[in-house]
Amino acid sequence: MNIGEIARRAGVSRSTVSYALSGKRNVSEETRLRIQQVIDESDYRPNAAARALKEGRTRTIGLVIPPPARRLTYMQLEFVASVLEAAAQNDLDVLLSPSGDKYEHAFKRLIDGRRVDGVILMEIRLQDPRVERLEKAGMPFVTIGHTARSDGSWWVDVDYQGLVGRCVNHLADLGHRSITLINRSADLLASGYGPGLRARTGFQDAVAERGLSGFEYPCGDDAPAGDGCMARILEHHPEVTAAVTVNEAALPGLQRALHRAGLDVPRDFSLIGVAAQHWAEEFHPPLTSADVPAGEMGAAAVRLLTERIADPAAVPEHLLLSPPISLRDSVSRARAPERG
Amino acid sequence: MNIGEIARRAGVSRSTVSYALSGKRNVSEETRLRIQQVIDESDYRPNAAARALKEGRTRTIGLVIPPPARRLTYMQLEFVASVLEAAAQNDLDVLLSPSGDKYEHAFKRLIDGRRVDGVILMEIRLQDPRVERLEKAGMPFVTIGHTARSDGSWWVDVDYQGLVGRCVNHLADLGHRSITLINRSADLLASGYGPGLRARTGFQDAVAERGLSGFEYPCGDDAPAGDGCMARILEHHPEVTAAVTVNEAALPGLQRALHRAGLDVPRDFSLIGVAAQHWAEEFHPPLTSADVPAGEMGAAAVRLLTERIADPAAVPEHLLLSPPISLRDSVSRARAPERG
DNA sequence: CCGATTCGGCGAATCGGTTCGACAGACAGT
DNA sequence: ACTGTCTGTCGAACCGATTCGCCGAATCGG
Repeated sequence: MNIGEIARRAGVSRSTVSYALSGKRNVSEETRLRIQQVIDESDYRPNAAARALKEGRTRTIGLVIPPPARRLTYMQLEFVASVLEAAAQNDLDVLLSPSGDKYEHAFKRLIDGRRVDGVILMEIRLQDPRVERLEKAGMPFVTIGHTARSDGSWWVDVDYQGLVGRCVNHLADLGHRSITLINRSADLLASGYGPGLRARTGFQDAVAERGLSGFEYPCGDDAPAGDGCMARILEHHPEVTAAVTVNEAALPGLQRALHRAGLDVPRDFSLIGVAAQHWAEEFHPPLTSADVPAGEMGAAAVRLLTERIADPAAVPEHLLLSPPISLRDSVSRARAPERG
Repeated sequence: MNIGEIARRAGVSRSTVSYALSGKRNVSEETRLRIQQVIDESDYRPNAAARALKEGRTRTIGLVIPPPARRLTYMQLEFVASVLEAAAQNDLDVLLSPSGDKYEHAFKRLIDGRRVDGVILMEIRLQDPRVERLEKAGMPFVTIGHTARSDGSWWVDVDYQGLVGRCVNHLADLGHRSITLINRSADLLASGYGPGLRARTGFQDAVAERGLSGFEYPCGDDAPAGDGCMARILEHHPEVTAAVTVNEAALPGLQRALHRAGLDVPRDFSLIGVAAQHWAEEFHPPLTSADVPAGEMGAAAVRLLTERIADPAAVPEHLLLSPPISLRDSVSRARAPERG
């Protein structure tokens, strides 16, 4: 069932059918209706490949996700969902492509085969070879997170540096003098993962400014890692009364270790962080946190990408989101430590 | 940069370039090398749309996921990851398409536009209109879970009925006399969600056979729902000493409610379930469960789908997985209830 | 009443690959 | 020497859309 068959049945030429559907030229009301009727009867849909070939675009975007071997965080999952949603609203399809060495081939196909009109790149590094590849290939893209040289490129990011700073200030205001930052994994930081590094900077700056003592701990993205990490913190630095975390996946583990040590949140230990709203609310007790608007970010990324696709020469845009801290129940005024 | 340009630079015809690349006809070693050299210099990749148009296939599969508004469970996430992995290994791309009323349009594009060679359908119902649509469109597909009439179709599923039955038997062997099944949400069950309904059947059959008293509770897919559900169970049926759950996302909430009621797992209350291995292991205490091999399922689904695409007339295959119950620490011998 | 304009529609070219049939030249068999 | 086979290559058709240029008929203004 192709456009020629429709044309034959409606007694018109193929071009007329095409114009009737696209509306790019006038077609008489009468023939338009006849064509529409034939199409309805034969549930015809234009072949996507043929259209893509002629138009030079696929109406598909690529979404490059972190290596699937490492489980996605809820934040990332929410982001993926919102990209799907926004794409659907714009009549775009989404080609999912995992990143990582194993999937090098898939990435190449994505770019060189022109299977997509543009790409959204998740979890990028300060230096990211994929960014250079995309630039070289002339493929429009938007990154989640930004590289070291952030001007002149298109991205959406969360202001980890500022947020972590605000968290530190909030704790300082409540009298905490000795706090810790629970960051993402050491591997990720070593590979130049921006959010982690900017969280570090924000933490160090704010700690210095407020005259606190602060310790940073890297932590893997799951509960056991969180458990072990918090256990180490309590052992090495019993004077610590609060933690700032940018590692939502570790939260259940942190909680477990605190519980085992007989510490209650927030009575004996305050916890504050940057996390997906859902995650913060499901935490027990509900986590005081800057709720990362992952949904909003997905929509913004798609919007930016479509803009860039429509006009590749447009001036680069970016978005640095800085959500407010939602006060919930995991933070309290510092008390003199009764342990140590 | 297209095949014509490569041909021009190599001083041969376009067809020769094509044959040199595909190997479908002999090309002399000499010209093959010359062509390869030109290609290397100009980093040429065949245009995917043109190839798809001529070949009549896209080398892309569609993965229809549950509505993204509802968060995916870790089991589903693991499944998606394994589909991506298996697809990449077969040099296939994956087009992600959300299901649900809002995304009707995306589903239509997927099928009618022939954007994909086949589809993997997640979370299907006993009666599923999407299955009929795919059949009518002549689009090869494999479902995760099976419809009411399961013969003659292609699917991969977990034997919820048998697994839940085995869980019940395990509890009965340990002396539990009064147990509950914590199922998926009432909505999902009402819409004819197979795994939930088969879990119910397995539960009822085994409970009857062993002469236990059993109660089934539906439960939403998140921690708060689990909390509320377990609270209700403890209130309505204080005699219950164990729960079988097929709702992994509710687990943290179940635990929380038990803890609040002063009940320790497994000392005072046994918990057994069907869950992703990762989820069972991270649970505290580690959950005795039938570990759903989501990764294996993804690979199997892709394998079945490629078979079906290659030979649409092949006899339908399906796979009913029945993983063993891994004994961990969340189940104990029943003791006389001290509460109630 | 005639030339200009508008309208609706048609035919053909095009996108970038794949593939079929043809064909020249080398070589073997009789 | 003549026929037959094999090898390497080429030209052209084709997949199914979009789009440009063109043309006949109807309409309009002077």
